[in-house]
Amino acid sequence: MLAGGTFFNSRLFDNFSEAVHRLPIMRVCLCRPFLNSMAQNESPKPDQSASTLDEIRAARLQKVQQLTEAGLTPFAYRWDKTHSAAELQEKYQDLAAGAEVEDEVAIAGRILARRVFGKLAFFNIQDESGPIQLYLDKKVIRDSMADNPDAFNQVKQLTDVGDFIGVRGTLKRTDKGELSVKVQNYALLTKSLLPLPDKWHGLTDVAKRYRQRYVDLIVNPDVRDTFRKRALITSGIRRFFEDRGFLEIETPVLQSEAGGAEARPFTTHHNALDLPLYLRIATELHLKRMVVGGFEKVFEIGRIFRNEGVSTRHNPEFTSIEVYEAYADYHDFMTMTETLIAQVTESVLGTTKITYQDQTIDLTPPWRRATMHELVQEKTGLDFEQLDNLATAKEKVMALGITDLDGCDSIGRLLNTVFEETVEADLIQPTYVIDHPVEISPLSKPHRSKPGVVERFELFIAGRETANGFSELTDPIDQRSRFEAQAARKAAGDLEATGVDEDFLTALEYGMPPTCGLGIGIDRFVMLLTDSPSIRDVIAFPLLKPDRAADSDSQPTDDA
RNA sequence: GGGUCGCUAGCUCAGCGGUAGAGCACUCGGCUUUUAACCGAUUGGUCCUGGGUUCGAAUCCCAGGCGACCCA
Repeated sequence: MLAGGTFFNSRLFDNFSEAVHRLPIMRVCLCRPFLNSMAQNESPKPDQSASTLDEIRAARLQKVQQLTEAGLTPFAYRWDKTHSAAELQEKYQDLAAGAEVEDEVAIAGRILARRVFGKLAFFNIQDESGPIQLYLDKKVIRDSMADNPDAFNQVKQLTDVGDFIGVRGTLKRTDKGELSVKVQNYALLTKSLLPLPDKWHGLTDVAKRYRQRYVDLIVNPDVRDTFRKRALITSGIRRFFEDRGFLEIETPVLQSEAGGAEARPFTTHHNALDLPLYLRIATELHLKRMVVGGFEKVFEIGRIFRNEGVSTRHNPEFTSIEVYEAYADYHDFMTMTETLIAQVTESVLGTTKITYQDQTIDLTPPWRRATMHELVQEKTGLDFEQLDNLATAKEKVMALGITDLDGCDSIGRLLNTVFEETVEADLIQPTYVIDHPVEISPLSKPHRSKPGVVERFELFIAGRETANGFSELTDPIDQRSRFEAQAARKAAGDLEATGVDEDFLTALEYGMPPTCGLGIGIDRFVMLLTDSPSIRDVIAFPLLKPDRAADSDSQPTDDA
């Protein structure tokens, strides 16, 4: 139910092909013939230096071949682990520096750093849980791997930073205090062919970080933490609703009429049916059909698509949750929403007082609830309840210095514009803005006592719309006239307006119980809890323009 | 859509009209307590792309690509 504002008019992507096309910087061909030819024909001699990317790859392919010739498997099949790195760090946190224990453990991970001496080596490896050091002593390995007398030299010479290695051994905290697995035997599990970024500076180029997120994840622990938190947030939200008896419904992404919000949709096409289709811009109308059908508590967490601008707060595909409950109204849902957000925040961060971009925000309920009228009057002194003439109202608004009023063909839209221009950005602490003009709320029920407004709330945190809910319009006749007003705007060229959804009107004519709905932008909520300045920081693979225009062969095609 | 800034070795960056540089990584040699290991020796470049100005362009100018930030 993100039926509220659409903020961007610029449209960088005018067709589906451009929008979905993305390609990785490096496409590494690992097909066997190529691999062999690289190893045999282009590999450097042992004493030859290697420095360009191609040379480094060739050197590593040479090592792949050497491993194979030594009877080892450069791309192994499995490894039995007894612990994660973090489990060992926890279990042996009291082991004193210089002390050893005979407990045998097995771990595996990616090599992040190597410090190699003549007969001793220290590796830092990292698994999903974090880092741990390996202590590789030539004597110990020689004794434990008697069937391969060359094992220590091989781990010195044939492994690189980036490789996956599995080891078995005992625990030792070195004299310098670093918990280490004292390796008895090991196996190289996967040979890495490409060098990792600078071990100290890491990967900072944002375009590369987004395009090659896998590298970003390897070298930037904060990024792993962000996506771990994202998963905790979505599962926490899901648990909240499941615990309250809500059913998760999956509604169609492909639709012949994209409704439920004001947004420009992506278009696509079904070949066999020769059918033009839209990608959904909201899940609202189908979930409400489920309520008509008799489900009283439903929700959907899913991806929606809006063919609009890209910015630090907008990605063309993003994740929303929409929730509908029969017999509830928007007062109930404001209470539920603040409970939900406080509970999820507490469970993920351990507190409801958060810091976002140096702002301290207290998410402890209850939150302020104020009407749009009140907030605008508070900020500007303008009392919209006293304004009933559009021309006069426009004059007063222009006196505030807001001059771009082209789209404001009603007092309601004017109020919304003034709100967006003057109030929105300053709503840092969680605030419910309630009772919106009917003109900007085509799916909300009219206010039970105030004319011209609807029973709706928008939640603002850190100056951004974070959630949107309303008592759902259940009167099919009123709904038809709202749709027709939308259709008129669409016919007049408004690309964000939708047409009349006849089937949805039919559903309403069968009767929908009084219902409240809620929509939350998951990405923006994750931004808030992970202190991320850009939506791209919380989307694992954000949409980017391809960085090589010439790759026409990888453009999506529509062949039947 | 407009403005500002950026793009140089695998990574992080310097150079800003006169032979393309550093650190890390890589390769080779040495080293049994390192953790940005250290010591020594090498190697590595379509300076984002295409034009232009110039005796000479990574550097100045124009156009384009990709990105960041701000504005609409």
